[in-house]
Amino acid sequence: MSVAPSSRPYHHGRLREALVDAGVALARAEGPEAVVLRAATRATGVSNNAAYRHFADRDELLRAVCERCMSALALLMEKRIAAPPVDPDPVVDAWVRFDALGRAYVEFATTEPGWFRTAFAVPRTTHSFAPGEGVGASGLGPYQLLGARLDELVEVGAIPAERRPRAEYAAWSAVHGLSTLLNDGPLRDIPAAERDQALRVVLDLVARGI
Amino acid sequence: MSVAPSSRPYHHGRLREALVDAGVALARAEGPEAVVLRAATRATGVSNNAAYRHFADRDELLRAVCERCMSALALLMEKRIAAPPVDPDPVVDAWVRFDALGRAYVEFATTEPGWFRTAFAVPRTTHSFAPGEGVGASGLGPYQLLGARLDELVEVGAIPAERRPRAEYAAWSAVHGLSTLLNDGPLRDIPAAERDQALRVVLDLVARGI
DNA sequence: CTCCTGAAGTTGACAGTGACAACATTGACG
DNA sequence: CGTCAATGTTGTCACTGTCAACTTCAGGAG
Repeated sequence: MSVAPSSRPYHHGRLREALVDAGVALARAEGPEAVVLRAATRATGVSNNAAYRHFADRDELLRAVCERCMSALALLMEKRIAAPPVDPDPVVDAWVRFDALGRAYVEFATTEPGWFRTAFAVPRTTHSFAPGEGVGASGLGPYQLLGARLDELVEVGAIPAERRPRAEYAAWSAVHGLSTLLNDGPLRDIPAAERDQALRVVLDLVARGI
Repeated sequence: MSVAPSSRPYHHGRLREALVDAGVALARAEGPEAVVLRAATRATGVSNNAAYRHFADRDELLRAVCERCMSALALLMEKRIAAPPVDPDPVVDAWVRFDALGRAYVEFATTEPGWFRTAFAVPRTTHSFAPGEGVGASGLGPYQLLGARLDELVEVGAIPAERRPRAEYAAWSAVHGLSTLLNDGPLRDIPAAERDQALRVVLDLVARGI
């Protein structure tokens, strides 16, 4: 009769979502290796194997967690390019937003290292995110958000059109490389001031070379 | 009496080296996660726990394997800059070697993905390689090899001296980012021709922006 | 030569993990 | 009211890292 029985109901109701939530929390604290079935079920107050009703195996749970992390990255990028001070000159404005996008990427990597590593730890069995997965509020993923900025740079005449094709590869590589070197790699222990310098140098490279 | 007893001698003789060799083989085939104590001891024909006489724990073995992988990267980079056709113009020559270094880095990542991932999978407990570790024949690591190329670019006047400080961060990030995106990341399934285009675009970015 | 000591390797055990099979519960639908 | 399929549980197995206790063996003290 009571709406909420004293003990947990046998059927959880939204176990799948709850497990992904738990996985996201694990990933945030410890990275993708910590996304472990038993830890997720334990955190959800459910038995070891309950997860197998919703995920074929650990990789399938991890994949869902990775997608959430990629979305978190896209969301921060969207947020940071929505805000920046608008300049009367459209060329300056396009550069400011482009710069802000790169900063957002590295900001995410350094402030949420566990999520960042997880976003790119998609199990090898699954190739990449399907369309509509790992996206932000606009429905675009990090790669598409970058493409939109590059398109704008061409539109306002900030860069010549013939340099547009595949420019994503170049900009993305530079910013992604810095992020991983700072996160997992040999740069993980440099002081904060040096990090800022590294970010500046990398963004300068991209702006000058794109 | 006989020099070589029929069954394996109780004392292996060079077990530590043999275990690292086994770990390197595992890393090559499957990446750092596959560097597993029991697999290494099994491959060496020795019991589970024999490794604990030479390594405090799995991380210590993995660290030794990572160092070997980093050395392999350094060795390929050395090899590729030793060979390139020498141009009479020292400026052209410096650019050719610089370009060859970047290509070698990405070549290593794509031809030996397991080793590449392992080289940067140094356990979090150890911060980075001590001096003299992870180096090539010249005694320099990948980072130092890059620095030497940048120094040369300045010396021959190919780039102004005021752009030299921290230029490693920029060049390294671009090439490392491409390597990881091609290896683990969303670019891992693009066709070979597209890979080449991506490499060209990234190297152009670095050459123009450095 | 004998004996002993410590380094190197082995055996046995335990906890944590992913995964499978068989069983229990429950809500929805006839 | 009865059935059944979805959902959750229990039991079990293989594999891993790690610890403790045991065994083998090489080399030096006497």
